Amino acid sequence: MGSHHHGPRREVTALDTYIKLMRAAESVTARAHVVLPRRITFSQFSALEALYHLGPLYQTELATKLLKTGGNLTLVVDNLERCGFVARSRNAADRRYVRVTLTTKGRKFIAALFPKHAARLTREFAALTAAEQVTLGRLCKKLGVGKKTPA
Amino acid sequence: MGSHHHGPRREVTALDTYIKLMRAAESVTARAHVVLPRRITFSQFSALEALYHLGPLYQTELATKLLKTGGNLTLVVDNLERCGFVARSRNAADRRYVRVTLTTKGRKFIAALFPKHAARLTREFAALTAAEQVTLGRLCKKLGVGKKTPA
DNA sequence: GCAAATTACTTCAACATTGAAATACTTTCC
DNA sequence: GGAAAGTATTTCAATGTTGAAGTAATTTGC
Repeated sequence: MGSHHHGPRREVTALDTYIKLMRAAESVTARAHVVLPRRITFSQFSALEALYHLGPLYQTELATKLLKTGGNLTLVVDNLERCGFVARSRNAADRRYVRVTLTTKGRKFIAALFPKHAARLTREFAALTAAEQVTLGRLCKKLGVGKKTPA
Repeated sequence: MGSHHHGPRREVTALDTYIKLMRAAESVTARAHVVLPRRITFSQFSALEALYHLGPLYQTELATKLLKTGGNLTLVVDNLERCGFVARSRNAADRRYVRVTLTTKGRKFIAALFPKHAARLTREFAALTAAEQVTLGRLCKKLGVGKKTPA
C-alpha cells in the first residue's frame, strides 16, 4: 500500500512512511476537531490554547509556537479580538511589540473547551499503547528537528 | 517537553505525542516543499502527482485521494487547467462526472519534478533507519484508520 | 414513467495561509 | 545625533479550505 512509486527501496520506504505520517496527522486532527464549536476555527483554537498554557505572548512568539507567518497571525488575532476572546496591547518600552492577552471571556471559553479536546485526543491515541505512543513521539521528534538543509 | 498540560498521565502522553506528530508532519512537509518551483502550490503538486501515478481521475476520486472537499477540488483543478497542466472532460455515459487528465505539458512537468520530491523526502527520512521508518509507518497507520467515532 | 432521492460538480462567503511590500519603531554605527 | 540597518506588525493579492446552497444529471421507488 501507499506511494504507487517504483524506485530504489529507500525511496519507496520513505515515500510510504511519508504518506502514512501525513494521513495520521490529518485524520487525528480532523477527528479531534469535532469537539470545537462551529464558530471557532482550528487556528483560533490553537492560538487560544497557547495563550492559555503559556500566558500572554507577543504576536511573533505566537507565530513561532504555531509555525505560522506574521501576516497570518495578524488575521487570526483580529478575528479572536472581534470575538472578544483576546486583547492587544502595545509594549510601552518597545512599541513595535503587540502583546496578546486572553480576556476573561476568552479564558473561560478555552478553559471549558480544552478538557474536551484533551479527552478526545486521548481517546484517539488509545489506538496505541502508552509504549507505542512514546516510540511514535521519539521517531517523530527525530524527523521534526529544524535542520535547515538548503534547497 | 511538549504539551504544558498537567493531568492524568494518559492525557499527558497523548497530548505530547500529538504535538510531536503534528510538528513532524508540518516540518517534513515544509522542508520537502522547497523543491517545488514557486509557481506551483503543494495542493497543485499533490493533484498532479495523483494523476501521474494513478492515471486520469474523476474529481470526486481526486478529492477522496487528497482528503479534500469537492469545492476545493474545483478551484485547484481550475488553477491547474489555467496553467495548461490538466484538461477536463465530461463522461458521455454519465454527464455528472468530470474526468481530469494530465496534458502533455502537465505530464512533463510532474515527471521532471517528482524525482526531486522523492529524493528530497528520502533525504528527510534518512534521519530514521529503514526499520524505524517501518515502525513509524505501522504506528501511524493504526492512528489513521477512519473509525468514524461520533462527536 | 415520473416524482423523489441521490450524486457530481459549481458557486459563494468566511476564514486561513503565504510571501512580498509598506509602515512604524528601535538599535547600531559612524 | 542622524543615517542605515534591523525588527514587529500590518496590508495586500493570490491561492487554499470548508461548509452550505445551488445546479445539473442520474437512479430509485412507486
